[in-house]
Amino acid sequence: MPELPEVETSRRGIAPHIVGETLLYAVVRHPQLRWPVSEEITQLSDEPVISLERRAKYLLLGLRHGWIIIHLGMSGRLRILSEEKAPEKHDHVDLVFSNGKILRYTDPRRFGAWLWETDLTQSRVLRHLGPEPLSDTFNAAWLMQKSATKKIAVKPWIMDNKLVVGVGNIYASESLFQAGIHPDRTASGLTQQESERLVTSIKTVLQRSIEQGGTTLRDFLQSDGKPGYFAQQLNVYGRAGEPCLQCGTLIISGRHAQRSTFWCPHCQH
DNA sequence: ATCCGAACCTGACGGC
DNA sequence: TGCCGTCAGGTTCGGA
Repeated sequence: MPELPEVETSRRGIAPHIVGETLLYAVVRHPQLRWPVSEEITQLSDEPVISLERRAKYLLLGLRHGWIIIHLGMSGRLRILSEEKAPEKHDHVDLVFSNGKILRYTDPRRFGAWLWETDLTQSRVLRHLGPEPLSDTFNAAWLMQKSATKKIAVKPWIMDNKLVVGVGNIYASESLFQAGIHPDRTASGLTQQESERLVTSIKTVLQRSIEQGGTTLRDFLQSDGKPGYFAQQLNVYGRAGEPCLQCGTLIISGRHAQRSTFWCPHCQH
């Protein structure tokens, strides 16, 4: 479900309800997610919530002595309940707060994760991540340097977390369209100018999607239950057989690394 | 080192 | 109605 804009949208929606409140306790109904839910989380009680941050597609809930690291996987979702409500089949984790609010985690496919970490720099899942896409350290020079030896197609390459984090399957296709770059292009073959266009496109596509509350394709909802509105601005993703909004040529779909890719054969070279 | 495919899991949908 | 194959917004792991 979630790429970076959807995770950031969730963070912004949830933070005002829980930061500064006290976490009373956690309820873990189904600990078998991607990895077992960390035992420490089950044992937390009366913990002030200091912060709710984001790194890549991970949410980081800051407590006094450590962090709850949350990943939504493919189908995870977080929402705030104002009062107790009977859990349904895929409601695996609740955090209950002093103001009566409940943060409820729902994840049918259970590819998500709830991990405890006292030192984020030691985290197995965070340690090897590349730069944030919206930071200055992700720039054309970095892209060219990292791509120099890479024969991989550019589409799966920009989804590699060691190059840049947060670019998932939707925004990879959208960014390449905006940059006018064909998804099959070899990473090492990008010119300086193309690298600059690609970096700029990734940043603007993600930034615009955050401003729209993310992309709702089937089930993504913001923490208040509203959908994200960026789907209306998708140029290629999910539009195979439909006309390109720029030139009218029919949009093509294919696959890279077992993920579907969409592009315009006329606008992208 | 690099790259690709399989794996984790459930649900929705289309075809027969 | 039911069964089967395919697809789905992510990430890690193992083998070539």
